[in-house]
Amino acid sequence: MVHPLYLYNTLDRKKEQFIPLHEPFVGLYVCGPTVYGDAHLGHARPAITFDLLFRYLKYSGYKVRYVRNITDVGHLENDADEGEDKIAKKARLEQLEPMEIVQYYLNRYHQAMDALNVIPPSIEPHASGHIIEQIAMIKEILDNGFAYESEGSVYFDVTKYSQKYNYGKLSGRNIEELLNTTRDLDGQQEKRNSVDFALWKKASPEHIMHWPSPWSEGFPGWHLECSAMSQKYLGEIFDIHGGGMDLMFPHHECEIAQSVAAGGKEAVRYWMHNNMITINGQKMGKSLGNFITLEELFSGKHALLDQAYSPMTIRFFILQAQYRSTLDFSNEALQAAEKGLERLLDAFKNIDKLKPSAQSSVNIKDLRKKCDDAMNDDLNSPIAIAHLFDAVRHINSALTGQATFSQEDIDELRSVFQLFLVDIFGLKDEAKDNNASYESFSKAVDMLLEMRMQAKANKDWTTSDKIRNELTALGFEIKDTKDGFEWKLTK
RNA sequence: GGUACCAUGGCCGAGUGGUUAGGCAGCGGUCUGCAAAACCGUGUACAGCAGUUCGAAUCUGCUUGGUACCUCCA
Repeated sequence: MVHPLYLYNTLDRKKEQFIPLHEPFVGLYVCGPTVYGDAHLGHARPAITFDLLFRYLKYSGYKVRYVRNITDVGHLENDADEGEDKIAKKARLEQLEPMEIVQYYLNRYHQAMDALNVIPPSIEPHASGHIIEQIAMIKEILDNGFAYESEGSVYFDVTKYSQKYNYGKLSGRNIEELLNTTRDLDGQQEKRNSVDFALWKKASPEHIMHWPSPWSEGFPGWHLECSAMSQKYLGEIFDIHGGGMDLMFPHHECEIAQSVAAGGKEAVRYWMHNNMITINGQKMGKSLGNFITLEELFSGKHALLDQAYSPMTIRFFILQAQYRSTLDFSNEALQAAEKGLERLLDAFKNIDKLKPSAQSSVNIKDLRKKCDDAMNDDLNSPIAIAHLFDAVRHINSALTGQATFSQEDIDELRSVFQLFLVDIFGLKDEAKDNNASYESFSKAVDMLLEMRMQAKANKDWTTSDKIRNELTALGFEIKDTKDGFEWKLTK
């Protein structure tokens, strides 16, 4: 391990040194999407935040098992007990099998994640594939007396649980307040108390997704899948559980209660929550109707967008804020991210053009450590990025001959940029990576620009400008340098 | 109403009891056939009020404003 890593643990609301249960192994569980619609900008935040954590833990030498679930059953609309299953509703509207909906949106989710360069998790379990495990867990909770059956459904007895344990410890709520403030919903006669939540729901006749169980033909409650699947793949106690802040209550609170009620142990050692992306200061969310899907961002087709933003711009935009801060969406902010990222990637590329000197005029020896320190402080990516920008200035100075680097320092710069920019932040040059024939056509472009150099040498500005203007019109950006040229594809 | 949290320069966003965050935009300059890029220079920001302190934007209290959760939401 490089330096001690500190992570903010929502359980006690402070940064704690991260010490895995079974070094060098780390178990990481993150709440994944309910696949009933296209992923929006809000989904990118946890995906990228925990991708950053996944990458950083691996770089730090840990062997990480990263589990991110797919919710394909049990997630209800409206209130937690009488609403329609989200997947089933979409299936009914589209006249498709529920699993067709799941597959369709899951494929699209994967495409978006690939575009964002989010590394796939180690295991991506589906809730519907773990009904047996969920039923087993319900039995344990029933046996321990923390749940009751009512008309074919099984509910978690929050009041009973809170006599022995602290329900609300994660979100800072207390049971009396919950009892007084929880709204009365229709159709709750089955429950002893409004705060109780469903572990198993008997399926109504029109409900199309259901499985047999000791209590009824039905389906599992939403909170249960994460408890059951994290236990199955990461063990009764594991290191880190992540997700969006909006899931803290009730979802994560219920997870804690379920694990304790079933096995007597709290499953999670470090709870991490990413903050929301806001739009005009308000949370971006499905129910608010103010969300922008990732595909719309990539294509620019949305009323709020001035232009298209590349997946890497989105990724960089998210990394430029610390994960626990809200991040406000605006065209101005995204355009700034786009320019900033370009500057960073250009400099990385230009390290190869640096000519070594006997010694360096600037000290970059501590760059690696500064970036490490920033990351070890609860994944402070914006600070690490700021340090990289400092190095960019030095690299550019060296390119114009105003600074010098030794061969050793050039190698160190290349190595640090490769490590942080590419391996840890997951930022890459898209034009180059997305085009298999890049090498061939780049040579053709080089050839044209060599001809332009020739024309320039002959002071044939007509030819020289013609080549530049036509390449520009085709989407190339041409830059003249001290003793040659640079180009890149901008679209 | 309860709980958690936030308020930083034109925009986005770090951080800290006394020293430049960083990016984008702007302004001035250098370079260039022109342009672009790059480089150099440039901004006395930390909601308000009171307190603690030698010193606070950073700690404490109050006020104001905002957000999230309490019903599905990343």
